[in-house]
Amino acid sequence: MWVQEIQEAPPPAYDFVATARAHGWIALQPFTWHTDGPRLGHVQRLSGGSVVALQVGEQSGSPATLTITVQAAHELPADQIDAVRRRVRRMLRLDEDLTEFYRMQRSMEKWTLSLGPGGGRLLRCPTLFEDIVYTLCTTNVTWAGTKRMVERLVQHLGDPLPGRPELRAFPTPAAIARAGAERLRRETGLGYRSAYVWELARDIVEGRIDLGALEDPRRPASELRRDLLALRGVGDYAAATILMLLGRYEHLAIDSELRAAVARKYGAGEPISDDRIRALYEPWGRWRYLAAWFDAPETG
DNA sequence: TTCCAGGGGTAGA
DNA sequence: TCTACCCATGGA
Repeated sequence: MWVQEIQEAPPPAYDFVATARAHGWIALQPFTWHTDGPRLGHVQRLSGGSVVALQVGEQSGSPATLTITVQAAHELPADQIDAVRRRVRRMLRLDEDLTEFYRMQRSMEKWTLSLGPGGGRLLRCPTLFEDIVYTLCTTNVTWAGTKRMVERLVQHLGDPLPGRPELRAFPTPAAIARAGAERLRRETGLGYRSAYVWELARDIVEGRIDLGALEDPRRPASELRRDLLALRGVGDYAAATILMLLGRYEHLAIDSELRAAVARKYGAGEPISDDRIRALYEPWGRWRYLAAWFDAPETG
């Protein structure tokens, strides 16, 4: 097994642990979290086809650095090492600028967000495709169900790390498209979501959907939202969640978790309408999602 | 059994 | 735009 360490510089006041643990993605395969270190693990397939296992940890110091330990069956060429760097920067949002959000947080004195210095970044997958499939797997299902569906996707359709078949990457669009909707349904327990995931994968493979166009920072969020809602299986909640994963925080993802959290904090346990939830976070402008996420965090 | 989960599609008004 | 009904699956 070939192993190499890569150093990456996080932005100032970056909180590695808070970023990794900010939401549920860390509990979904092929992510792993190791309390020793601590280290964030992930297995992924690079565009060239190589499967790599990554471990990311933080070295204290000033400034702190992140160490990425890469394992692969064979030595990776320089361009693939660069691809690993870019993917880790995406996953950990190392290039996202939250200065304005932090400034707003300081000026909104009546709000008490559960947010430490350098927090506010929510873990992402190495690719938008994986983020979208994860999101589809959170709709109308318990969190245990989400974990089970994602685990089966990885175990049945993901490419293994050579020599370590227990370590598998998230399946590619091509692998899911090839499997077909029926096999997907049979083996993953995605139920009616199988058709949505399969159609997404097929349309990407056949060039009808270009996910890269959604990652264009020049495009307004309203336009991205319209494109996301055109994907079968993506409604208001999923579109807002995917926009968050794209670094766009304008829209609230109002789901049973947020409704319950807002009811606990502002309604003495009594339900609060979605319109009132929207009105509550309206003052946060283009940072609404983050304000809501860190204002009314999960209790579990 | 029934309900519902980090909802969404569709038909019909 | 709004509502009712349906959608697989599994745990409570």
